[in-house]
Amino acid sequence: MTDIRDGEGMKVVVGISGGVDSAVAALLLKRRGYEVCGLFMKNWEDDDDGDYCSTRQDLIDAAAACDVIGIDLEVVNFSREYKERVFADFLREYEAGRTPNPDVLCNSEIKFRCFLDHALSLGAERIATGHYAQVRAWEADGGREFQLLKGEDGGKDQSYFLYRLTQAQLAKAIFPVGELYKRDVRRLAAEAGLPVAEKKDSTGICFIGERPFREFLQRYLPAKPGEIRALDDNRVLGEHQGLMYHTIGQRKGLGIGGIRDLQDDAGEHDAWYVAGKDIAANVLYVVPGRDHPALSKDRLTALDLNWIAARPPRTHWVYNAKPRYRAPDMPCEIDALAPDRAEIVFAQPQWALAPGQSVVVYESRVCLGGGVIA
RNA sequence: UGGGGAGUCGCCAAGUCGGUUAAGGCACCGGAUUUUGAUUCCGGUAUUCGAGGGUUCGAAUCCUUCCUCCCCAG
Repeated sequence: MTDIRDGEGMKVVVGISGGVDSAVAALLLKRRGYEVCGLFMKNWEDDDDGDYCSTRQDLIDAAAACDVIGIDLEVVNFSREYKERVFADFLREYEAGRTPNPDVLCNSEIKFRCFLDHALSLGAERIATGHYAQVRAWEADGGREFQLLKGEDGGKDQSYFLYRLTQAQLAKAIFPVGELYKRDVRRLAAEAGLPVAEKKDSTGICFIGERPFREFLQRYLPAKPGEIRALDDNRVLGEHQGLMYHTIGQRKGLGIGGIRDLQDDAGEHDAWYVAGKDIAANVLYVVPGRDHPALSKDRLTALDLNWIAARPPRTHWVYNAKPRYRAPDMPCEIDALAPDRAEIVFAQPQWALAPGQSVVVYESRVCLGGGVIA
């Protein structure tokens, strides 16, 4: 596998994050004979001095990895573009009471637009990232068509985050670790002597990193207290600090303690979960118990669609879909489809569908695209 | 002010014919999982039982005084 030298002479720019996956991606491309250049993106500088800024360490790790691989590393800063095209939408969505997935936009707007354009301007023919996903080209009726496939390692598959990519974007993309399992990626890194071989996987919003989320959001969207009410009988159970700090299905942070008449015979008490929001009245509706019927729905409306093949999928055809990242694929069909609106019906009720999250449709290993839950 | 009842962790709440480290749930905190946000999982959380005094080898559990709250009567 590593003997194949299919990249001879082709120039590729690899997005290097400072983690294992992108480092191994670069390593593999180098071995395949590509002319590889690493590129580190710094896209967030709101709190360079804060406790949660790991960018500095990531850059050090990226440089160390590139040094071992034997490639150059360039640093670019797309902070302005990130704020305008990703973060602004993120805040708008939260303000509207939804729960956005900024990393989905980050891919379509930053990594596969700003970064891609920049790489092309440097004379590259392709870009590569450390995503666990695969691209496959095949000859369709009208010419070449690109498919986005799940990563081989089902447990790490990240095609979900890439569903908004287009044919043009996929045509330029290489995902070298997409055909590998995570453990093999780490093994390859260790064998190559990459210092990041055992580095912990990164979490949190891409480029911003992990941090106390409510506290972070509060810096941009100030508190706006209101009532917490029980969906079942409308009684007031507490106070919330802002609807945007809660998402459908969320348990933590409600601060609702024991309530006299809501215990079972054993004196035990269900936890409360967010079941709805009344934006106009600024009321947060909650429900006792994870199994409460109000938390499960078998259909949803998806807006802001993107179909990777540049043609819509079929209606009334059995597909699978993920209504959130890391959810197992659930059988479903598209009940009705318009250019910017799809009605998706699942075979089984889905737990806590959250408006703003993306629903991504698959046919076997092929990611067809998806949209944003209304 | 009379009569009755009750005060155990932030919230519910076991335990009250006295006896090793005061159940459990919710909340909260910490960790694991996770390139969103959630969810989930694991772990932690009252040397103390409204306050003081007393009985006892030993009390949250018995006696007593005080404080607070609730209900009924006024």
